[in-house]
Amino acid sequence: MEIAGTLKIEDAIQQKRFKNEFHKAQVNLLYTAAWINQQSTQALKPYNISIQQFNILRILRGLHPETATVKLLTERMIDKMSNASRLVEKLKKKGLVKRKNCLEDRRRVNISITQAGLDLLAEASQALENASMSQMEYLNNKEAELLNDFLDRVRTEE
Amino acid sequence: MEIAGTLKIEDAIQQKRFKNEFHKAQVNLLYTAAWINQQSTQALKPYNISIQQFNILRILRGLHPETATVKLLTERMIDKMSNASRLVEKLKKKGLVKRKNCLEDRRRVNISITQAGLDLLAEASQALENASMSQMEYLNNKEAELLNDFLDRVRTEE
DNA sequence: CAACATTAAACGTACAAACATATATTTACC
DNA sequence: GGTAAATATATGTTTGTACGTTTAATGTTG
Repeated sequence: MEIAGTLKIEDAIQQKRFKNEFHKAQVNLLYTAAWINQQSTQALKPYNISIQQFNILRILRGLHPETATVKLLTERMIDKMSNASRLVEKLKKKGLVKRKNCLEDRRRVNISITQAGLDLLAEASQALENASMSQMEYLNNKEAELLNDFLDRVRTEE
Repeated sequence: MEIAGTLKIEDAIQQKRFKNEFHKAQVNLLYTAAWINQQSTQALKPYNISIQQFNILRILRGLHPETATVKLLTERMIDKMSNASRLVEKLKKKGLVKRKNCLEDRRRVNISITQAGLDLLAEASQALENASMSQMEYLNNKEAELLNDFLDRVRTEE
């Protein structure tokens, strides 16, 4: 029997010695990152899509009815890996996106989300929100705003 | 030529429509999580260890000179997967940990970090801090404290 | 104490990611 | 206009992760 509730990072990983709050925040983010990823993966499992596939669908929805290229998807995906091509292939097999060759530049393909993709995305988003967003409600609105600000700043490049 | 600096989450993923701050924070955390993972993986690359291997070493350092079992490692690793056994095997091949059978309970193995492991961990930690902790310094101390508190609460279980 | 359940660790397999390379097309330049 | 450089996408290969199953040892119970 385990008592549920909030685990401070030092208890979660059983390490007390952090140099300072920055160090602790770094570890905490890494830890929470893994946690969030796990939660999200689970939430998406019933829909048979990975977080990355979900992200692609969301990007495509944002553009809809305009189309995206593989390059554009890759740019927006953080995980800058060159697998967007394969992910699109998988989504296409499931009928969630469609792909057609670009006439102006025959190297490109124009990718767009299908109605089935939009439908699945709607459901999957809801599931993700239910699972993960409920966690956010341990914060109040002002705190959520601050968290957004902090995260944005932590990701500062250069 | 790209202008560096802070990217608000809505610009980073080019999506403006969030239901509310909680929804935005959820996406932001997922996004930042991936970002942090990537940064950390890169920072650890010169040392030829993955984040997970790094975590195991850190846990073992925390226990040193006591030993851990695979079960204990698994429990503390968030990624609750049953691969701790294989990770330990890899670390052992590199001479960073050692393993010996437990006499009281022969199912178990007692795992401990070696001096080489401690040395490598010291260097790798430093690299990780330089890379990733420098990011934390876009926050002031009070903000880092708040971030820690928010993250802990977001991870509230149950 | 024999039979069954439980636990600890390791392993098999299937899937996904990371990274480099290949192929096709377009652009740039002498 | 022909050759080289750059770009867009796809693919090959190696490694990592997830998840279930197996093996061995220990606990439990009638």
